Amino acid sequence: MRPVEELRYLILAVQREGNRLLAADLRPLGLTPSQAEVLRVLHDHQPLTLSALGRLLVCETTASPSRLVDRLVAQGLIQRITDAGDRRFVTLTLTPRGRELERGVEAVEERLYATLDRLTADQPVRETLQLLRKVADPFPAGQALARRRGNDQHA
Amino acid sequence: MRPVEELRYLILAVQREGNRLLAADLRPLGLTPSQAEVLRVLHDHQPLTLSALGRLLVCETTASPSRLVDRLVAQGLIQRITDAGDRRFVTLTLTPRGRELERGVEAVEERLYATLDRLTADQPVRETLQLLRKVADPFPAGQALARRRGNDQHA
DNA sequence: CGACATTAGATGATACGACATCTATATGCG
DNA sequence: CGCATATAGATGTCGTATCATCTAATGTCG
Repeated sequence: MRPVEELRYLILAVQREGNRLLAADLRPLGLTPSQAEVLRVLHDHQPLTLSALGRLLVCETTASPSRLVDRLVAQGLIQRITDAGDRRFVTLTLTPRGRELERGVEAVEERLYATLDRLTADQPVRETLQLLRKVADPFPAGQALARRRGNDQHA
Repeated sequence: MRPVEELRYLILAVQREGNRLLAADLRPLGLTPSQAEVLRVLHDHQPLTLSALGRLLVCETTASPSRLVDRLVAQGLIQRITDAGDRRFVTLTLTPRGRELERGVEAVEERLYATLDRLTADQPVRETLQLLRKVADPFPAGQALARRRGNDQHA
């Protein structure tokens, strides 16, 4: 198996298993990993329109994450208001309960990162980040991440 | 953003964009990336039972990939025969058309790997593989990959 | 032999993720 | 104003992924 082939499958494997761990820890909160990402991004960048949110999400490359937001609105975690000036736009903000759950998400992620720290101890993390940035940068999902790297409140 | 957090999102980003590229190239063949993985694994390891196939797939951690195989059977690419000795088992093999499409998959993957080679030129691939193996190894998807690393026909 | 656990696989349900298409609103330009 | 165009978002469809549950075949041990 040649190196880039193994790289491809390792990335798939790590993504899948990480997602499974995260999903299991989020289940008590009634959230999925994608929903949790929305809450985190809104917490750091609200208010956002739907497409502005989309440009900051890694989990969803498509134009606008309507249905992902739908479920969070249905759960009372996000407020969606049609913009008065331009009725095509929608403004998204966290509700009090949304802010509350967002703190729960931070705690869950903390546990995931502790696990990841343990698994990558004594491993070349810096070099790996450098390679993955190079691969991701030309693509929308990489750009979304770059935007979040750029101006996240809590460094 | 702390290193392991960026690592998590970079892995997600690279997986998603890689999958999109692959899906686009596979569309003319009428295959999805997961279906393509099944054809490749069967080509290298057939005949396999459903659960033995599942143990070699990275794309599907769950017990048995029944429905993934269903669609390939429906397309006439896989033959599924109930084992005569133990009627609980099914034996999977590629049909002639399945073998044909598998060669198409190899060609498509070749292009993806060329792109990946280009994007990772002058990057620390060896170190990255080492880190990702360390992270993936304890989990089912990592084990599946390890099994394929172990005894793939064409190294 | 016969209840019972074990195993392989199938199936139901939910939420993505991607693409294509549709609707509603706003803009530009005659 | 009046119509073409552009833009934001919603919606239909398909194929995963994951979990939970179900069925059928086999093994086991009294």
